[in-house]
Amino acid sequence: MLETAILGLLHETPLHGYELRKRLNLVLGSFRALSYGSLYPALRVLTERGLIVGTTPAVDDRVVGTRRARIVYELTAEGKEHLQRTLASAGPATWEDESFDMRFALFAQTDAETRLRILEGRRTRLAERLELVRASLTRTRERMDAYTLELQRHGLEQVEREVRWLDGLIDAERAGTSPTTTTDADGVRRPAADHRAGIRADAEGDDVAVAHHPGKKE
Amino acid sequence: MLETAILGLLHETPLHGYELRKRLNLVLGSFRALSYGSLYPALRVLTERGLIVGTTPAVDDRVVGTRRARIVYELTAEGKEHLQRTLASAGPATWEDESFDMRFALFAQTDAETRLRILEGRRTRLAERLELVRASLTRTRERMDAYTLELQRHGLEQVEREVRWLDGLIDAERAGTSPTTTTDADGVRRPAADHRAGIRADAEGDDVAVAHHPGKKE
DNA sequence: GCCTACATGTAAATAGTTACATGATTGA
DNA sequence: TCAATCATGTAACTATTTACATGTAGGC
Repeated sequence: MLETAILGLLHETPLHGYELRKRLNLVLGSFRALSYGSLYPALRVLTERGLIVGTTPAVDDRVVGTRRARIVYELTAEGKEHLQRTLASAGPATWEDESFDMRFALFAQTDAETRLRILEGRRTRLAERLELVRASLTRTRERMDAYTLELQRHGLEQVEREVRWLDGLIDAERAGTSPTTTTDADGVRRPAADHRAGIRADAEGDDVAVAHHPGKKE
Repeated sequence: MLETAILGLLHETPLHGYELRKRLNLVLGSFRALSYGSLYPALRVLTERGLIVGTTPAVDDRVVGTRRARIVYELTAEGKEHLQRTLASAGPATWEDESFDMRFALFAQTDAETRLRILEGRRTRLAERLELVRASLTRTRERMDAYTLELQRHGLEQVEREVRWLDGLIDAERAGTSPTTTTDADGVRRPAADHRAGIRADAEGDDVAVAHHPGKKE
């Protein structure tokens, strides 16, 4: 998972560990901090497997006022191949919480068919979750205290919102439009996919249907 | 973390492992599955530490058609004491992603002051996150592809929503009203705290202010 | 002179999962 | 009789964090 993330970032541009970590924390991992204790060993393993190579810039290339010698990593031919194979896969593991965000962040390097399969798989997964929570909420409502109930309700709401977000993205994918951003006069960027999601979210009685987008079984 | 969750659930009512797992998966852990491989060892450790005791119901007590002998766990005096000490704490660890939901689910057993401190700490934590992402979004906007951008935007939106949710809860706590649910005619339960959050969310230009609720530094 | 940010790494500890092993009871 | 659910547990593995160790460079 972390390895794919590293390969995906390095595919865009070669980077050194420190910078890689910062980008990883922002783009992937949903904001949470990744420690050097996991990053550097991962870089070593990937190097040993021949998927990346690290090069220290020659001393002559270092400008005055340069920092400590950095090891810039980039993909090897095998690395690129391996990444492409990984990005073409779309099994259950791809649409779980832990990996979905990362796979989505690499959608620009993923083919359209795989993108759609992952989005639909994710949607089905979340819909299953909704059913479970809703069922338990009606069954055990009276046994739960107000706080637990409120936590459940809020969780349910967040998942429903994500399902509608996915619906917008799936529609956009089917229509062949990537979530291109259109910049407003005030500088606020509003992705095209969000407009749909917003409209859907506002519509009264537009309940999140569990079986709307079936999603393939693996 | 898991240990506190177990103690918290057992404080409400004695349970056996299998049932404990189901409740843990629903109430805490935000829907994700906890395996027996972590639950049973945890129960053993807690027993060894004298915080819980497991009792197998006597054979005479088993009704006809009973299942396999279950080991029902309950808190010892030390266990109750330990839980109370844990629930009275409100350090940074309590408002991180991994533990906040669990601590919130146990709010009914937590004193009002600690509840407020945790909610405010959580709010400050999320506000920090918003600042970071917003800053990076304005700095590196042009370098990111449409999908990464859309992921960031959606993440930002979800966090903003959670901040408003917290605002509603904090207001309710200050007013002394627990998030009591009021049942509508259509059977839809709408917590009191949600009304506020909903109103706030709808208000135009009501931006999520970073420093609105200061939150104490530990 | 000291603090912060940059930069790379290791060892130990933590927290959990997966896969396995066992067995009882219920309902189709 | 066979699958599903209930019920408890272990061993091996995986992923990740925390704490440590080292050193550079810029700004106050």
